[in-house]
Amino acid sequence: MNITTKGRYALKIMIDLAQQGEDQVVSLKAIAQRQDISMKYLEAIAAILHKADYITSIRGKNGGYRLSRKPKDYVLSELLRLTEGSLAPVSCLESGCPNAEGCITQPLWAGLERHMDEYLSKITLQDVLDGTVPG
Amino acid sequence: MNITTKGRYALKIMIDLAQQGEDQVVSLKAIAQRQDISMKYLEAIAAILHKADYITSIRGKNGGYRLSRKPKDYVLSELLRLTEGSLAPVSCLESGCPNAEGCITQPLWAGLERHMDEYLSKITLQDVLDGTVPG
DNA sequence: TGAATTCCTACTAATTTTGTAGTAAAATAC
DNA sequence: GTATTTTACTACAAAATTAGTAGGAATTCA
Repeated sequence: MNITTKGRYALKIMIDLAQQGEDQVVSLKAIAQRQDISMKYLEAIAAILHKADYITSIRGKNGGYRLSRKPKDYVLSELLRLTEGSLAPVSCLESGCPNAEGCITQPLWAGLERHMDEYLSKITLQDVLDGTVPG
Repeated sequence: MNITTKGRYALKIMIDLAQQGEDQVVSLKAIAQRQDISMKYLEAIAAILHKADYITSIRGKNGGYRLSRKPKDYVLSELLRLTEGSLAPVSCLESGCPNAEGCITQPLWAGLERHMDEYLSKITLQDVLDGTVPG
């Protein structure tokens, strides 16, 4: 039951970008140094965020990234779903398990996923920045 | 973000034992056949359950396992914690991260774990058997 | 032109998950 | 008291996923 480094580092990228100033262009090199993460690995994660248009890239010298939206407009459930692939605690929830009907445990996993989603859907990047993550 | 087969198969063992009748002694061979899971793998998982006294073993011919308690006395959060090791979505919550104080994301992960725990603490094995898992 | 940076593809290493194999020990049935 | 069935234990192995590297092409700025 783990959020991988992919999801955690993605969040760190978003937080770092926000903290440097919303319209500031920040290079991965700078983020890698501040967060003490391999820059090459961050590249791969930034690619995911960029592809989904969560961050905007500026290529070339003095280039880097910045947030595409305001921090309050990023919802944690979506960010994690993007980087982790899914929030489903068991794969049968995702890929349409043929036995889903008769499966006695299915409601349990579905309920767990729903609860996680409900919690994470209430939290925005801004909340994380402010330290006002709801209990 | 996954519950592994270890946790899922452990639950299947518990469900199977309950369904065969509470005082019935059931061999892993029978469970393996019914649930279509390798018996050798089930052995390893049953060992965990046995060690924690979730199930009682009867060795020798006609031996097997049965539940140690009533189904309503098994709480899902505990069962999953036992087999999965932890419900913490990030390892820094478990092993006392030295940077926990200054970590801006810590409240998010802690909140997520608490929500998962709250949900799973309300559900017993009996609920799963009855199909009355709370929404 | 040179330096800094994103972008892209492929590869590799480490870790975890998911098992398997083999054998010992216990209990029962005969 | 022997054969059979079953759990208990230890060690190993295969597969999958996660995490990270390497190298270079394309882009932009100075």
